[in-house]
Amino acid sequence: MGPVRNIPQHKRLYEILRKHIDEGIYGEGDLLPSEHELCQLYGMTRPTVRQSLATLANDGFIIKHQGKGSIVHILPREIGILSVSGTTSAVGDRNLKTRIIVRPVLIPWEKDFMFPLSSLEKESGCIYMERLRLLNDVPIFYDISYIANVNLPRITSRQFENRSLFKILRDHYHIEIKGGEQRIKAIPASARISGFLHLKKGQPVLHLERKMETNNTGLFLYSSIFCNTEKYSIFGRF
Amino acid sequence: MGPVRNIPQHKRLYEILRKHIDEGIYGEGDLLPSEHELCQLYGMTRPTVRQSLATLANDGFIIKHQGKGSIVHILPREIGILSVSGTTSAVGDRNLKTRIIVRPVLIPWEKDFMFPLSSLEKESGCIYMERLRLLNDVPIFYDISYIANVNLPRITSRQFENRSLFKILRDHYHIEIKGGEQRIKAIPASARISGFLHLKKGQPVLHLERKMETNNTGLFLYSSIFCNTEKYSIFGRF
DNA sequence: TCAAATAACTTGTATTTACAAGTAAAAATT
DNA sequence: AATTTTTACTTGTAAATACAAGTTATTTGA
Repeated sequence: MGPVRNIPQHKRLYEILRKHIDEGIYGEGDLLPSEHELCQLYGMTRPTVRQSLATLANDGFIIKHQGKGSIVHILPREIGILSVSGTTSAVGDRNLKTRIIVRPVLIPWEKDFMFPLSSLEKESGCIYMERLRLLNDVPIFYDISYIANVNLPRITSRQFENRSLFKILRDHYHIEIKGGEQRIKAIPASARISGFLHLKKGQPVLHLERKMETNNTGLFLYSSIFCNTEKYSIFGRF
Repeated sequence: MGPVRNIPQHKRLYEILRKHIDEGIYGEGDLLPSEHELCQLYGMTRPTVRQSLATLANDGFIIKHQGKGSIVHILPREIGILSVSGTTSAVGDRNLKTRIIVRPVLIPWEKDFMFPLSSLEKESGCIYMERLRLLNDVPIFYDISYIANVNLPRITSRQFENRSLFKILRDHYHIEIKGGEQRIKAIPASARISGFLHLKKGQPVLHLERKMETNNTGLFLYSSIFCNTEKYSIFGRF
């Protein structure tokens, strides 16, 4: 796929182990090889191995026990958009389709935006888009995205259908999500939202307001997500 | 307060810096002292300092920038029960009162519990309690807690009014929450829930189902939380 | 046989050292 | 004066080492 960039060793091992867990090579409750064994297996030193394991533990893939080892913890297969960092989203990309409602357009920022904006962001204007995301052809997320228009040439003319916005940003602009914050509310569905999510008006909808930090200083992604949680739950770790 | 246990250096520095940020000694956007300076200030080595900073970054108190430094990031003062680890909860304890609805009782587990249970947990039975938590005298959380009855002598006879369950577990049983997972849904308020949260029946309520891991192997805390998000949002980092 | 002590593992904490890579300010050059 | 280069400072990555502390299986002792 992408270019084989020189990624750090600890990140490499993280990806390997995460993949192994995803593929079921290590199952729920299994013990990962000990840190010492991993050192020998992959030719790294313990601090490096430990850094990989720390990240895995942080992401909830393993639970570390002093004196015992690192126990694999398979996360329930629920909708996991709460974890966007790393290479893959927690929800399988296979069954998740994207339908564009409003193609990316450059507009001024809303007057009372949900997050405070820097002056640079305000001047740059806002790339706005609306997407509907369907899980097994059932609409689950109604997603409004906002990005400051800084160093993103030709982004409004790119193909977004069935492709992750994050993937496009990473592949074409080397932008990676490093983390973020969010507010969560339960609100009644408006007429517009209920239409998109196939709900009755007034039915409970989960509303997320998210601000995502990137490796590009000063560049943030914002999104307002309305989520139909009738059949699926949002899953998260803390 | 509690006994001065020998806490690790990196944890000590974490608490110090977090306190300084909380107290406003470092404000939004400020640069923390460099890692080298922190080493000298607190007589630690860089890996130790870095461990503290990594935890702070993970908890969202700082954002690290290679070549620049660690920038303080003040989190919005919203309801932050999503972060329970560490010593203090993200929501100020001052304004949050607790009212017991059902005093702790030992009962068998529900047949279809929201999380799978180990055989040990099933045998031990379940300490059950219901609490209402009020922010500025407005009911915000309706909280049902479940704990497996393992090595928790006399817990059903303890005072829980206006005291954190976590604090009691830590002070009397040396149990600390290390992390956990949760499912989030938006549901219509039932008659019972709407009564407690001062809402109309059918109004949207945030429902959290949480499983919390402790430093005590095999001991988990479970809670089902119904949250009135009309005025406040749940805040979280990812 | 059973229980306690031991040994052999595991992860946790911490130091020391070294260099790479990114940032920003100072200095040199044009 | 404006631009480029250098320098100094920042965090990122990585190795080698040591001991502490928790867990588990084995060995030892009664």
